[in-house]
Amino acid sequence: MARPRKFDEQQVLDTARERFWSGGYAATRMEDIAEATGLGKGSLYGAFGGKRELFHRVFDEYCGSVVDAVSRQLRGNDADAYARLSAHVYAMAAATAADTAHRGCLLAKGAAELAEHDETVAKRARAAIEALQALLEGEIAACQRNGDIAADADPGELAALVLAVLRGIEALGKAGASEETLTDIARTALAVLPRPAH
Amino acid sequence: MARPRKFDEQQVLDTARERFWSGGYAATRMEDIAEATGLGKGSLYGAFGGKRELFHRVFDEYCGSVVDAVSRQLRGNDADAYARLSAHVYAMAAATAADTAHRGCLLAKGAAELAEHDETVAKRARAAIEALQALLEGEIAACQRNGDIAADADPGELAALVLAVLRGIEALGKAGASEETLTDIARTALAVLPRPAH
DNA sequence: CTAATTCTTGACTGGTTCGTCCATAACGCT
DNA sequence: AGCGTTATGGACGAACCAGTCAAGAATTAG
Repeated sequence: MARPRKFDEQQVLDTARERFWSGGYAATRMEDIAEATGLGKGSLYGAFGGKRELFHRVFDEYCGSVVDAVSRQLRGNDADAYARLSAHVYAMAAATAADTAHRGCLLAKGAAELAEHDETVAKRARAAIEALQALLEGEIAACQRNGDIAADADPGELAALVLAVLRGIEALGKAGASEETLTDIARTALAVLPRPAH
Repeated sequence: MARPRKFDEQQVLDTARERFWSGGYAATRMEDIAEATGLGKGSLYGAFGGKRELFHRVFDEYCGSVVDAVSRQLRGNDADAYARLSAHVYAMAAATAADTAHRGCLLAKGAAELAEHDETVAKRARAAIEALQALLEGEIAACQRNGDIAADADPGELAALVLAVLRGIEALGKAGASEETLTDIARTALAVLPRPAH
């Protein structure tokens, strides 16, 4: 009954994500996003409300997609749990090293820039971190069931440690650490996880 | 022979650091800093050149002070090396948890916002990280000499792991992790470091 | 005291940016 | 086809902000 949109909302969100990710929130102009998407500013504001709301949408979606991706990587039977965990840690090192532009992770970047003054961003970041922790905890418990990690260790504590290492890899990557260093960290972290006594 | 400055340069740098730290680079206005210091904008520009240069001075100084502080914390004889290392890791967890405003570390925040597009910031962050890594490596080597850490482990690799955990604690703190979680991470990280075989 | 030099103050400029507004376009229902 | 409704696009307004400038103030050498 009314004029339909000419643009795909998801595509606009993707483009906006790229801009916010590269430039940060404050340094990205709405007009950049308008030009990059070919939209007029009126459409942009009409569809998303404003810069802050648009960022919230982007950030929300990004956090969700990160958790989803990890969730998919860590899904499977107990027998392969350790292999999946190992692959996940190495993948983080590789992905961080491959990010030669050092833009890092939008979750970390957005939280660093805005969490202090934006409760919405802070909440969303916290939720994502908690979800990641829970996923890792489940994975470590699976490793324990399969005898790949010492059964007497607290899976929650080990998960928190692994999560810290993963976030640390990301942070060091942004500061310019070499691929070798990052891979070393991944290997060492896996190596120090307590194995069951024979 | 000329009119002397009425302000203390160091005090202005301290105030500027607070502002940049709270608000980030882009969101901090030069006029904020001028008002907070009581200076006129002309004096500010006359003394420091411009916003970017002022931030570089602040960032440089901050990185130096972080490395200095860690260096002081880790200085001492081999017998106390493990105790110092342990105290350092716990101190990071406690300090991060105490930072209820979640402003985190200016090194991480500045690098996240600017390293991608500002080579000076990127270089300085990299140098600071490398210095921290070297300090930790020396400390771990001392622990090994004293028999507190397995002698066959690579001190560089363990140092990189510890550094990743420390940066990870900082990142998780910014995302809202509880003090308990952060302390758990510190304890677990220390617990998994390889001890010498008896 | 005068001159030379550097510092201070705050008004001003030029450019930038968020967000709004409006005339117009596109669509479906009747 | 006509109408109501929603999307479009770009011009516009108002605020903001980095950096400049000029007039005056403080200090010391001579």
